[in-house]
Amino acid sequence: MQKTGMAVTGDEIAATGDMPTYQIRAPPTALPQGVVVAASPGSLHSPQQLAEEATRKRELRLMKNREAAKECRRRKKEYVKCLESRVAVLEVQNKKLIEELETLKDICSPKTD
DNA sequence: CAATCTGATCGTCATTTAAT
DNA sequence: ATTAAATGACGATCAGATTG
Repeated sequence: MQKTGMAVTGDEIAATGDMPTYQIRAPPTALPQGVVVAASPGSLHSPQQLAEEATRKRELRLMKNREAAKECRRRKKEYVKCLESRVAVLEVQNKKLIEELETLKDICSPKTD
């Protein structure tokens, strides 16, 4: 079964304490609507450009992490399958050993007459 | 048949681990 | 020390099963 769920959790609620810039929770989109600030002469980056760059970076990070999570889950599933098949093998092996033990016991047990 | 339960899957955040 | 990738945990969403 394939799911198409989109989990849209609160995306900017957690208190933004001190954290590295590459992890800023929500892009600084706090510019007064409609107000256009001219780029300072000589500067390559107006505040808008910086904001856009921030959102761009954030979206890229989310996308990468999304893919990383998928891959991580895939690997984990495979790992669990591996363990399960190992369990199956060991169970068979254990059963055989128990049987062998029983026959050896029979052979070695003193005769009861 | 609608309401509820259940298990699977997903995206995101926070944290840990690995790479530089 | 900084940055990127991997992973655990959480809540949201869906599909199918169960129940009254």
